[in-house]
Amino acid sequence: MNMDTIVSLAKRRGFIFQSSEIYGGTGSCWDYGPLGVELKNNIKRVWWRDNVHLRSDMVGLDASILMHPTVWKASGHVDHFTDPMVDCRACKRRFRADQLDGGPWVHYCPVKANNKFEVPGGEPCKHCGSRRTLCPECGKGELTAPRQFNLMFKTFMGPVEEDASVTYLRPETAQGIFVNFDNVLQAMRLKLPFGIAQIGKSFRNEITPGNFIFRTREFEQMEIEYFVNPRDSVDGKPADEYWHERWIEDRLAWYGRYGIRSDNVRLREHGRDELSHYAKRTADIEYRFPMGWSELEGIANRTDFDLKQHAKFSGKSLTYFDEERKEHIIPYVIEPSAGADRSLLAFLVDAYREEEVRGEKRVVLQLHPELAPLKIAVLPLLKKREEIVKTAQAIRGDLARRWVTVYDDTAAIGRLYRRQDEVGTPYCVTVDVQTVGDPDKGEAGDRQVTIRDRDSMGQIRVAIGELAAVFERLFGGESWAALAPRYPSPSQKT
RNA sequence: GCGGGAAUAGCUCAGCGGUAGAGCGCCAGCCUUCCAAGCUGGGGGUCGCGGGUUCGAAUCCCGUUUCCCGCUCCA
Repeated sequence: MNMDTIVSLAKRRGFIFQSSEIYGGTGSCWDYGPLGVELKNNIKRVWWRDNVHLRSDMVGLDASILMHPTVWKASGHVDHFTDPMVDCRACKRRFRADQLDGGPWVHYCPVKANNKFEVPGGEPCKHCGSRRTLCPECGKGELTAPRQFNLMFKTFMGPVEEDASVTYLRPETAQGIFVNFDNVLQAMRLKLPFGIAQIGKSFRNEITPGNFIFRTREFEQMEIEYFVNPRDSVDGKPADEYWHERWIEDRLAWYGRYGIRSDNVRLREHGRDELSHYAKRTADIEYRFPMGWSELEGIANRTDFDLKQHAKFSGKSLTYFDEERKEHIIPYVIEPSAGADRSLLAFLVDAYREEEVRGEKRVVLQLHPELAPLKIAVLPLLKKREEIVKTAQAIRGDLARRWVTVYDDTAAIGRLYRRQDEVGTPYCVTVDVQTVGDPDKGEAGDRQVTIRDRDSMGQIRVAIGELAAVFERLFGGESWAALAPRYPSPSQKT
């Protein structure tokens, strides 16, 4: 299983195209094709449903991408969201300038001949007293001057490029939530703990984008800011720590619910040294991508950092009145921040299977039915029989009001099934001669059709009038294995 | 940004100085009563782009862009 297989399938079947491909492509940008946009919308929809609609303590928000520039001063992005890089001229290794002095370094001591050794981080050499000036890895090369660049896209508000109108494309959706904290609190009369969810585009000038849609400069986030009263305690724990645990469990379970195999996800706790400036604790949900374990979602305890910062910079009070204690407090916030594009990639990779069926390779995307871009394909067994085609198209029109349903008659039935398998369509409906009857033989149709299951390739016979009810059950969560035995299987000729 | 690899049809790739190819896919027709069947026909590429060498360049040289793998990253 490698990424190229997925990239190729994604392009060939209309999931993901490279941006501006006819101009040679543009670095790190990707476009979602007809099936890709369905899949992505489905992911966002179930995320929203599960995290907003099904909970009584969550509300939604859609903030603008362009915000007041001071937002990014307050959030720390202008000052901290930079990676000053230096390169070793000898060994070509690259380092972050701000992390150079902390680590141990290789030293060729001029006092002790032939003595190459490692000096602990931040300390001078015991023998000659010199400090590190060369590359810490090879000890030989000079380092280039640090190149300071901010990871935010700078842009200009208004038609004239004046300094006063400089702002940024947001590097995270979170700040849109923090600056609206008080608006939402007032408008919705909320009580802690409660959360605000948002899905939207963010932009980062990544130094090295890559790995298909994994790291791109324009990407979509699905973020939650869950506000808690740090003075409360739940189950003997401070509320922020309790809710942090809860969100970690919930979010991990969410990926499993939509089909990600448990072997392919894991939790990774951040070490103290890698915590962001605002975080008290962070845990990542990682997925085993073709290129290795990588982050799918980060769940951070951001404490009261953001609300405090925005209160300070805006001069507005961003507090919550604790009725019991009769005091104003600044809530702590738990942030489950997921990548929509990364989730999509994980769902795609995880669903991809190659099977052998009758000596032939079958490629099948075993996407969860709720995520599958197409839900049902209606196929005529014979496209020469007008009655079959008419019936199939009528069924498609009927089912399409409720599920994304397509009709295809451009190949033999076997090929049509495989096409649908390759894009993960959970069910196919096939109309045959029995359905409509054979006037030449004076036979009347039985008005039944075949439903074929993607994963098992099993088939059942169902009356046309009963189709919607059967699909209601299948898409409502009833398994094929439970439902199929209650229906006859079609009489097949081989 | 540095090092390494690559760029030819929708996809996978062959061709490596002498008129652009294959398999698969796609489209049309015939055939076909349930799992990538068969037959016939068809569309589709100024060989990433720009220069150079040459009688002649997909092929050799230089530059450039994009992609992939590392360094880095954290949705």
